[in-house]
Amino acid sequence: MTVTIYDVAREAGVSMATVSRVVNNNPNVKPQTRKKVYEAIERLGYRPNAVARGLASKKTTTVGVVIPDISNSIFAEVARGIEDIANMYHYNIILSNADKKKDKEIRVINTLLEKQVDGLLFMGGVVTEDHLAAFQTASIPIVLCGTVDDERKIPSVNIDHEQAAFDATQLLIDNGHRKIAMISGSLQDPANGYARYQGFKRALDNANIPLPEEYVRVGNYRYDSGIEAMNYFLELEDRPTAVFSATDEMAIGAIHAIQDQGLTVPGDISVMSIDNINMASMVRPLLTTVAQPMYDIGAVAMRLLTKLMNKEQIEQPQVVLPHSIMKRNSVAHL
Amino acid sequence: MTVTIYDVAREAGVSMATVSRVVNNNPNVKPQTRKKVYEAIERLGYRPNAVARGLASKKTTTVGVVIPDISNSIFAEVARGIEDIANMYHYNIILSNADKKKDKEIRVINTLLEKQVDGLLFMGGVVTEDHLAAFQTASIPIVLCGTVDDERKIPSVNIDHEQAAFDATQLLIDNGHRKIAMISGSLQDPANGYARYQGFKRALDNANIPLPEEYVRVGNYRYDSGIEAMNYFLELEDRPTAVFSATDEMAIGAIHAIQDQGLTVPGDISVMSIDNINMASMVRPLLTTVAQPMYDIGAVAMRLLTKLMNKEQIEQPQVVLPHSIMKRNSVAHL
DNA sequence: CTGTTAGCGCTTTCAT
DNA sequence: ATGAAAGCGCTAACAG
Repeated sequence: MTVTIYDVAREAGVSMATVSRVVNNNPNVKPQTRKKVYEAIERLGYRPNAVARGLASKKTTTVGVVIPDISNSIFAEVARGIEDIANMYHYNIILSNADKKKDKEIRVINTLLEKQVDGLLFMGGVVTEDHLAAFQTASIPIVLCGTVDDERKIPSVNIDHEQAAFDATQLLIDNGHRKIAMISGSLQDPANGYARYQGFKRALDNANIPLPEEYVRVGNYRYDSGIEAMNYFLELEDRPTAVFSATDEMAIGAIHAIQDQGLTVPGDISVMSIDNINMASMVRPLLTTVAQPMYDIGAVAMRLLTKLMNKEQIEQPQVVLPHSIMKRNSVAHL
Repeated sequence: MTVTIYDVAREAGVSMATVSRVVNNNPNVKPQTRKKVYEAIERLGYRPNAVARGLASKKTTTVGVVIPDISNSIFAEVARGIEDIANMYHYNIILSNADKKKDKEIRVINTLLEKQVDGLLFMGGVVTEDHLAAFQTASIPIVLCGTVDDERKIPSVNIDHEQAAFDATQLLIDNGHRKIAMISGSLQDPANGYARYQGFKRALDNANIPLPEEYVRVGNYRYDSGIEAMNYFLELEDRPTAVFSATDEMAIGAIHAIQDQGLTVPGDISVMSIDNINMASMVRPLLTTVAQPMYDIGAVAMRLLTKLMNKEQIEQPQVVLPHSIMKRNSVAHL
């Protein structure tokens, strides 16, 4: 039924070893022989069996990528960066979605390991003890992208979330705002949550701006929670003049909440955030935000992983990529 | 280094076969023996090698999913449906992004086949002769989701795009509109392009509404092309009172183009489309659209594939799922 | 209920 | 430059 390397060998009048060599581009084959083999392959419609190959060579040229939420465009963009570099180095990737569930993340990691991937990329999400335990059992290199482990022991690629939040807040301050509220992510989340809140706080402290407790609301990163948080701020007696959101999606929710009250952005309230997702330039007003280089995060992480898989020496396993401010139309000078 | 089934067998004092049986939940093992084996597995930290298993059993319990564009939320949602059902039937999935490039689609299909996936799901995109040729070489079942081949030979899951477009247009007509323009997709694309245009045309013909040539613009499904097309309509002497867009994303572009001219939706111009992506409820006004059951398309396609892989008899290999109209705020009565 | 024994399709020494 | 042969780690008859 299926044609094997053995069939090709017979057809071409050579040994399996020779066929294997030509398939793997081993230079030690006479051009003439190579030609014969190619013809036999063509004639028979031979397709190498990657499973058998993986078993024999103990390499699958495949890296596993765990993506916490495939429907989140941030991760999708990071995945594109990963892919492009993976292709460049002739690795295939297995994208595994974990649906924002921790236990599924662990399951997915184990499945990937069973499949004998040569390396693992873990995207976003919190890295818990259980994650660490799962990583521990792996004998392949692992790189985190968009997140870090508490001990900073695992190679990772990130932006400086704290500084990004600081810069965003500073821009608001520079525009004369002193009543600045924040829609934060979970303070349990080290990267997108805690760090961004810290940066916000530092900028305020730095400028001697007080932060009333009611000026901070914790959301879940999504649109609806942005609306909810903003509605809360809107009802405050001393309403903020600017809002900093930990993510673009919540910021867009906030903008709509403001507009739904008949107010305008940035006329009545300025809004700014971090991420620069595609949607940030598909709203009115265009969202001012700190751009996170998502594609690059993926690309650099994958590149780092190839080096690790190749057992190359790494100078700096914790890479931090620069962020940049996208000044658009959602922030006004006071 | 790595612990194999053989190590476990020795540790537990049984044969490889017995270990294999317990790992595969074969009932023919004495509970006591089973326990011994589990303990040995635990002690040694044994993890089955899926590659070896795949080679020996000629099954990988893995299905390949080719996704044309991972950054498109429609496909992401379909993928979620696929995933959930795959998990339910204990299949793993390999998600492979093809970046909207036909040659990459073909490459990805071949890679998946080399990896010996047990089934293949092909999402979106046009199915060309080259695709068919690649499918031909496969000896595993294949299901299309969100697209069809010209001959309707390959099992597939879809909505009735023509009817969906008809229904959308009809809603505009029912609201008193007679000057209706369309932002179409490529007429080369059988599903999202041609079929939707046909449905639009049929509704108009049906109501004896003329369609001036300048009332149809072809876009590329994305936001910017919606803006572009709308700007064209806006400059027409006889401006349409309603616009039907082949996709939500273009519709949102159209809405913003209208608003950017100081006009309102639906006050000045009504907008309606097909898809019901998340963003459709993250704009102002909320977008009226025909909902495509994306999750279900993925789920049903995967379920169909499991049956095919299981060699079950299929009554109807061409599945058409129902669509429904989401009346929101972007269409006004004239 | 358990063990023995062939492979699965390929890579990889080791010879030649 | 090429071939022979020994596995890679596991499953699947087949025996018993």
